[in-house]
Amino acid sequence: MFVSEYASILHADLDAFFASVEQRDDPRLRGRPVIVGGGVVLAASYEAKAFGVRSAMSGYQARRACPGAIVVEPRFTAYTVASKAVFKVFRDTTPLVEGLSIDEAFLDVGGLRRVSGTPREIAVRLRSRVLAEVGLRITVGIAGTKFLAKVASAVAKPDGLLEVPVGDELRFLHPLAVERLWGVGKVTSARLHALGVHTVGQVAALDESTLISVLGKGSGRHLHALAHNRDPRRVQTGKRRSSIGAQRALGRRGRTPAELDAVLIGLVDRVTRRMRDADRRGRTVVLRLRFGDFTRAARSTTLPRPTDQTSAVLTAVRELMTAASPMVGAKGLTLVGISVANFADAGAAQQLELPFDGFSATAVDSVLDEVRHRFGSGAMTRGVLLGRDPGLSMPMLPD
DNA sequence: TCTGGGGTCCTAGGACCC
DNA sequence: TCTGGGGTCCTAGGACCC
Repeated sequence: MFVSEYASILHADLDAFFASVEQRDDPRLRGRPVIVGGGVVLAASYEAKAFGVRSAMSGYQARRACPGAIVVEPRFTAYTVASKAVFKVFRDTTPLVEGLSIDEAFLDVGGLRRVSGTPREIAVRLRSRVLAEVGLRITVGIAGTKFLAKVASAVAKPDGLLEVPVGDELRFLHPLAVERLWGVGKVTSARLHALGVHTVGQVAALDESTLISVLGKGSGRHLHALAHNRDPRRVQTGKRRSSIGAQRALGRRGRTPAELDAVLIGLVDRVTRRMRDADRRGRTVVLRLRFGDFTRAARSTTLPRPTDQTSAVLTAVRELMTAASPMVGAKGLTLVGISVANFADAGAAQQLELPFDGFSATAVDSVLDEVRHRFGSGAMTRGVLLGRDPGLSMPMLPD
């Protein structure tokens, strides 16, 4: 395991992003509770959060919690423009930027000490630049791992800066509620509470096998590692999204087949246009449905060849919709979405050359360790051994 | 009185192949 | 009459995130 001698990963997270853009652009909204999105809360300003308004809450609940709130329609174009400006400041700070969503990113500033100063100094400058150049407040967490940097920024919000020094990690982490762990949502936290587990420290005290038996292999391992602050993932640049989609809520009234088809055409057109703009072609077409009782279903099909053509995707979507029509007729459709995935350029190999001195279990392990370290534990590896004899090469399968 | 619009990752079963 | 082991790809569903 590689351990940095100092914490050098930044997690930068814009505060109440959509709501802050609205307050920035309309002085009348400043200092007042603002809710973005009417049906469901997409974002709430901190003034609204003080009343208990949270994102993903229904608009009705939000207005009841905070009757004085100003509700504004989202302006996605403005958010995209603001996000691009902020990411430009990120990339100006370090080339090692990994975007997580429209409003947050990891920055690895480990190699910049001589040029730019300590991670804390860099973070202070980053925060003031984003405020001065884009007009938005940003919170930064600093730690030795991505996971902990993200936890630190969540704890420091809003408008904060928090560094977890190397050596202090578990002291910081263990008193926190389990909900702070990345990947612990409603279901997982309920399962943990049923075991009497409420803090990260209590998770850390459990055997990995116990966690796996309660949560399954994937999340069990994941949580066990995080509770001990084991997170070998490096900041990864150049990640590309693996699907492109669009969806549309239909309200409660039923739609005629012609209206529904018009919605589908609009969605397919939007998605394929975005695919062509991004120069991506995919094979798997997914139709997502949500019904009157709020249950969901997804139907997918995989085409023989990758495409970005409206007509090809639309044909597939129409077939999926026809096959799903009995379900739709029975339960009433309230949301429809489509997405395209399985891109032709996905899974492209990333190349990494490592010294390999003598064939031994230790040598193989150290190579695999380094691969996991670079690309994350989920990476499938296929390696080629290049010896002094150019004819000697063999596949190394799999991680 | 209800419920956006994007995404990611994991699991499980079945078809199919060597 | 009996019957392995390993793999890929696809579909469907679910948890989670912002």
